[in-house]
Amino acid sequence: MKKTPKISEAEWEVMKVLWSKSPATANEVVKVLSKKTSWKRETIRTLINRLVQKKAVGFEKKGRRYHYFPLVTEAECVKAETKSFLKRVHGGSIEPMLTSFVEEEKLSDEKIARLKRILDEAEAGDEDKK
Amino acid sequence: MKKTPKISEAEWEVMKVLWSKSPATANEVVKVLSKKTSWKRETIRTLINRLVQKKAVGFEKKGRRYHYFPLVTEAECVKAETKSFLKRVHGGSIEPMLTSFVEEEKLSDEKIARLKRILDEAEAGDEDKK
DNA sequence: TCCGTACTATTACATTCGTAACATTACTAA
DNA sequence: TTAGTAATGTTACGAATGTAATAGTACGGA
Repeated sequence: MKKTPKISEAEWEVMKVLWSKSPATANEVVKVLSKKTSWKRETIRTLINRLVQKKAVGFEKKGRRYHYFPLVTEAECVKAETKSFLKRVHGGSIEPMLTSFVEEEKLSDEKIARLKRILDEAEAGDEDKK
Repeated sequence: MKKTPKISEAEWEVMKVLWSKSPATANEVVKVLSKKTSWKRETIRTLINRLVQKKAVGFEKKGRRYHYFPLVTEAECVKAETKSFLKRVHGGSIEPMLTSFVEEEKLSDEKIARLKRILDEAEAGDEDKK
């Protein structure tokens, strides 16, 4: 897997928009993000440009507009970030994190059920391999 | 709970050393980190100083040396980081992260069992409150 | 008592990030 | 065709970060 470029906190917001809908024009991104943040048009445009430089986002010129789209998948980025995060904060182990998360945010029962199902499947997968 | 100062990636390494053993002199920290990283003495000292400025680390003058110790607990910082991480990467939801983690790293059965136990307890806690 | 050495303190500097202003180009409507 | 507007491009600038060099200071040994 190619390594994903390092995406900063603010840039993630832009990526999230593009992952949820792409291609999108700069304006569309601006519109979405203006709802969540107080960033100026220009700020958002800067972020988009940086992502283009980093090759995290590609574009296509459509007439005079640019249509942007992600060049890296969300899954890739999540994976990379998760890994680096866990390494940094927990020495690579997921348990303390789950613990701390569980402690902090009260999880609803359904959520817990879903998490368990995820784990069940992982277990099943292991069985398979064995 | 007081909010923890923002600790950068490199600074985390220093904090981890202090969490595992404190108080410690600058030199002790340097010694430990020299094994893991290729940072120069001075670099590490800079990091320590920044942590002191940020009030993440305190110190006590012991004669000629300074003895440093954490002013924030590991748990606090982990919590804060986990929160900001999840917000950033997953829009605040833990599920995709757990999924991606489970997919990437093959978890051992015991690990899965332990994670499930964590979830069971969370559930029990909820029951309590209800 | 004076020097070297070990510490501590001050300063540096290129990048990245967050945040944006200003400039320019090209379409649209009058 | 011309001016206004919308879109893109260029430049800015301070704070934080990673990475360190250099300068100052005090202690312990000659």
